[in-house]
Amino acid sequence: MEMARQRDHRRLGRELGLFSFHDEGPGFPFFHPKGMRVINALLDYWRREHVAAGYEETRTPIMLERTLWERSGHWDNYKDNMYFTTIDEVDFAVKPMNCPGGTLIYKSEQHSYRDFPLRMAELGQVHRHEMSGVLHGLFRVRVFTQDDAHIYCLPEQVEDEVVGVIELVRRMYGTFGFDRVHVELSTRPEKSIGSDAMWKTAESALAAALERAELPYTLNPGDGAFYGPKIDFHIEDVMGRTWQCATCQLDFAMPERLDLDYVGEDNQRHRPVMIHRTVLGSLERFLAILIEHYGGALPAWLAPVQVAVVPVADRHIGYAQQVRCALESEGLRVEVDSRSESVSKKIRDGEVSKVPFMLVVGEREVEQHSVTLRSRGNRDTQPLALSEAATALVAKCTPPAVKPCL
RNA sequence: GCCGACGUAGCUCAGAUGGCAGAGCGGCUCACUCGUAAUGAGCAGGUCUGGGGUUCGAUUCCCCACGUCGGCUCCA
Repeated sequence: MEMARQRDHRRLGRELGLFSFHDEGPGFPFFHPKGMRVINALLDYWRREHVAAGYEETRTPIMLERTLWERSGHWDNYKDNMYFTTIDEVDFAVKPMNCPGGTLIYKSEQHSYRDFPLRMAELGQVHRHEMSGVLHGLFRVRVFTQDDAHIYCLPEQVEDEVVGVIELVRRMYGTFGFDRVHVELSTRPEKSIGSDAMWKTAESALAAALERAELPYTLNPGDGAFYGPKIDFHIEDVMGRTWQCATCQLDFAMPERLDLDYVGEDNQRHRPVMIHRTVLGSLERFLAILIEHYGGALPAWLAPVQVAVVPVADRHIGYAQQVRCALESEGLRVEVDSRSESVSKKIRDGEVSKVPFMLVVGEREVEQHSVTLRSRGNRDTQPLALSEAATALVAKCTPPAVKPCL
């Protein structure tokens, strides 16, 4: 219980200077410089993994005309969770989902079956007016960034694509060592669009993909999105509560409603199938899970400060700055603790703020152009030439490898 | 949104039958110039969440709002 409190991402987020919340914006998180460093490191990895998996990245507007949301079905099915405004006497809605905007990109040119599968990712910021009682740190907010993608494909490509999404999710979750992930298949809810036949086909396609991926799952009847059934991945927080992260939703309805088409082999127009999917789910929620999973001690490649340089006395600050420059030019995130505090105090603060590596530099190091390395949570120290240290630290801070291109 | 609890300094928390607001950490200043988990001293910092009410007097009691926490429900 006490341990859970220590690992609570809300506490760690404040203590580590990652993000904050304010009364002026309930459910709207503010990300501080250190928080953005973590997010950007995560996104660098995310982008490399998605390029390797054959995705292109897009971006669509935060706000679009209400008429689009009426056509997509969001007006009828999701209005209560949406924010609206009027500009020049035209009604707009702030997007709660990225799909309708994404389809406008799709529709901006003609598509052939040869284009498929077309995988269009978007790190889309969505706003949802969640009920006040459900807000919960970064786990449940009113604005969040989905690592979204829409895959347009032929009906016969659906299963392969869903298996591909499942594999990408497993691969990326494996990177973080998540072992307590459970999977659900959610079927048609009461409030929904599309025909019974569509839903049956879609539900069995998802089940088939799960079977093929040999992924155990539980059935969650009536919990699908209003436009299609979905596979969800849930991860536990420190309190044992589970949070939905990855999702893979099959959608035959929106292509119909928004009139998407492609030209087939037969030279006729057809409806594409649309798969909506996320891997991390929401960056905010995923970051919260990472913080709790690692108890704030993020792996070096994600740490906001990877290396803290600790000068023994003020006269060593100049050399400490040289060390910082040398390491920064290798792409490392480095800070010099130039406060007039004792070495012990600076080491302690480095440990408390969970910096993976500390380099103490004093008389000896200045003379020898070296550093003394201390790793997080480890009392042992290791003297190294500066150039050796740079090589070693770069190796220890290397982001995960992505799926090799074959 | 519903049920319950809570809201005192940047953070963690004391406090008083209703009578001048407290500590530690953090911040600032000064001294120290230090070799691997807290150097010392001094100073500043508060509309006691906001708005009404009761009262000679409200941070304290009552009402309302907002926010937070726990749960329900809902989701990424």
